[in-house]
Amino acid sequence: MAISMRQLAKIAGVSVATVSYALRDDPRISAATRQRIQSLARKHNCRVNVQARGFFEGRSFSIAVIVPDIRCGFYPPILQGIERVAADRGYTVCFANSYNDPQTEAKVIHTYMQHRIDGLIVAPISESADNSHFLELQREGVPIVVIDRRLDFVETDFVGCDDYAGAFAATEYLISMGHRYIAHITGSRDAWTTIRRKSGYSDALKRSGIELPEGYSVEVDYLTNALHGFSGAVSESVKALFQMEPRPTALFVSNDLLAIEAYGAIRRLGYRIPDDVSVVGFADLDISQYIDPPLTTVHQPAEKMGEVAANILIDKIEAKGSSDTEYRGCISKTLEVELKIRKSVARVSR
Amino acid sequence: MAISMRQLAKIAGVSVATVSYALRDDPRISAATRQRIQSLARKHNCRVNVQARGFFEGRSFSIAVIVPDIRCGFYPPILQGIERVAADRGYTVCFANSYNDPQTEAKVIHTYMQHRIDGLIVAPISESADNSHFLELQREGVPIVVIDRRLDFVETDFVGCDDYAGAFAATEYLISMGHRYIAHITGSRDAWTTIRRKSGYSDALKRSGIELPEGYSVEVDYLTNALHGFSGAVSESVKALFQMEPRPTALFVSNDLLAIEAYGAIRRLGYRIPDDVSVVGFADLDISQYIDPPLTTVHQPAEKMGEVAANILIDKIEAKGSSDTEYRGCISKTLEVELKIRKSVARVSR
DNA sequence: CTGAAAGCGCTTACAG
DNA sequence: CTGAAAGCGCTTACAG
Repeated sequence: MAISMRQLAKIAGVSVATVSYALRDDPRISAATRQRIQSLARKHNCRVNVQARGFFEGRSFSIAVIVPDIRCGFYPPILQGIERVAADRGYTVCFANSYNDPQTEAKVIHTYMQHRIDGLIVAPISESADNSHFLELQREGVPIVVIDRRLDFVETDFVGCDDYAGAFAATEYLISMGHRYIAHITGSRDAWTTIRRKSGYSDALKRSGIELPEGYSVEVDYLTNALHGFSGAVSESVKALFQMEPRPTALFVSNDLLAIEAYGAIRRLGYRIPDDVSVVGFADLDISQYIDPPLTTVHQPAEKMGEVAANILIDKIEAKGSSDTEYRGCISKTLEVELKIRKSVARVSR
Repeated sequence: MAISMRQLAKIAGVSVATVSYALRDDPRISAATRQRIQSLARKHNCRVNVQARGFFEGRSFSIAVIVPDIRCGFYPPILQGIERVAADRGYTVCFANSYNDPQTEAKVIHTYMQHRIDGLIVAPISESADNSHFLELQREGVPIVVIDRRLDFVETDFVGCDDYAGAFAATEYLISMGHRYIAHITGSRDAWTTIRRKSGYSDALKRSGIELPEGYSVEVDYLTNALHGFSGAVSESVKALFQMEPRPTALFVSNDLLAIEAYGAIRRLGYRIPDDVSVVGFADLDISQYIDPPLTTVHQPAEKMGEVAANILIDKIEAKGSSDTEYRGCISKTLEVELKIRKSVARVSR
């Protein structure tokens, strides 16, 4: 059904070169033949073989995206955003999970190198020791945009959220609701965001002159998607927290998945949310508004993150050919977040 | 860094052909040279250019997956399952949303045809009038596996769930809890599953000798991801249902997203779940166990569906070359479902 | 304004 | 057991 350029050339009685030029609107072909060929192409359903063209140009017109675990609610909207702009701009999207495993991540990247992907968007696994696969990719001239958390030892473009401001706002809100004993639970595994959220939290406390005992801020060994195999680590941390003097009246948890785990832990201890303990999360996953009580949390514009990342990436890909001077140098975008007030925080007056 | 076969040939002092054969373990190359070349390949980081190989063979070593909306909780685990087996079996995964729009679906498929994808897994948009793009793809010899709901007018392999049995079990459970007035809400937009679930529901009622007034089964014009823009249609249906005589004591809703909408509608009417109305869903999205009250629903093994679909697809792709007689004829797998009993159903005794 | 020719990096009959 | 050669479907200088 679909025919090749060679066949079309025969039909039109011209050379393949002429067809090629005509189809790409090259001005050196006369308007007359150009139109004739284009209409013949439509008629005979001649679609250029992207594979062949890509092979010639050493690229694939595809971008790749790697995330730790697509089942984790934070990533689908990101992928959505990426896919939409990629499709609009004529790129296909390859997708893979890294399963939070450095070896899988490296293997996937090597596969993509063999496939000559044009660029990569990655939500990297947390705290990986060896990032050499990214360097290899860069050495091949493939642009990389990193999402959510930065990579150690590798300079790339970056799209993230204002973790500091979000954490600051969340903590201030808790303070404004009368809380002073605000504990903080973080995942150790995403160092980059963890650090920023933690300092937003500390600074907000400091600004209100609140000093908290050592141990009010705990780090949990949180590995992957909490929804698929709760670790139990949160449970222990929450228990330890509630044995402190004074007891926390609020928890600022550094991501929604952890917050959901905390809900369970808090209840197992016999406390009610928000009557006995208030909880604020970070992310605003779809699910967060449906849990009981609906979680007050910092909204991250995930879909937007994907769109921005894809646009930056494709700009880079397409600037590569031209002598655009801006091509060098890394772009870094920090998107704004917003506190979504729901039902997991109560006013307190002790 | 990474070198081509040609360069490796020069280094090894053999022809490219020999390198090619050696790298693919062709027995016509002596064990000695084969090993020598393979170790040189490792040393010099010679990776075959999949793009070039694919171009020669007219394929891409990639499979594509198209779903209506990856943000909808049912699809991420499916994608996960597909991606895992694809990676294991040496395929890359291309991903796109159809946004439940026939034109987008067609456009994406045309793009994939140009990219010479080796096969397609698709969760088709509901009730599309024109499926010619699938036929075109098949005419090019590209195998298709359809997931969840079947395609009209196109014969393909299929992986789905036992919708009938699931709906039957859900309804029977409600009956066993003392309910007789069990209404049914379905989405009109996924005709295939809707019909099967509806007949499971009807048959279960019939078997218990329950006859319900006309209008106890309503169809809602449910378009896309309910999580992203509730339509309000459910709200009206629920309202209408609750004005009926006798009033329903239970709702069997044909998917979880609709069930979540129903939760809201029920509450806006001043009823409590499950005290006043019991609700059962279908899908068992991640989110369903976290809503309030946790939803009793029919669990679909989404990740498994993805794995099964990917294996069927890749089997077909790889059988194409061989003279496997089984290559013709469509495979159809129906996976078992399981009722997950949670907290959204109460016993009733009227 | 159009065409002939080389070449992108592989694979595969075909010789030797 | 190994190599020379053609070819997959395009694009791109280079002639004319």
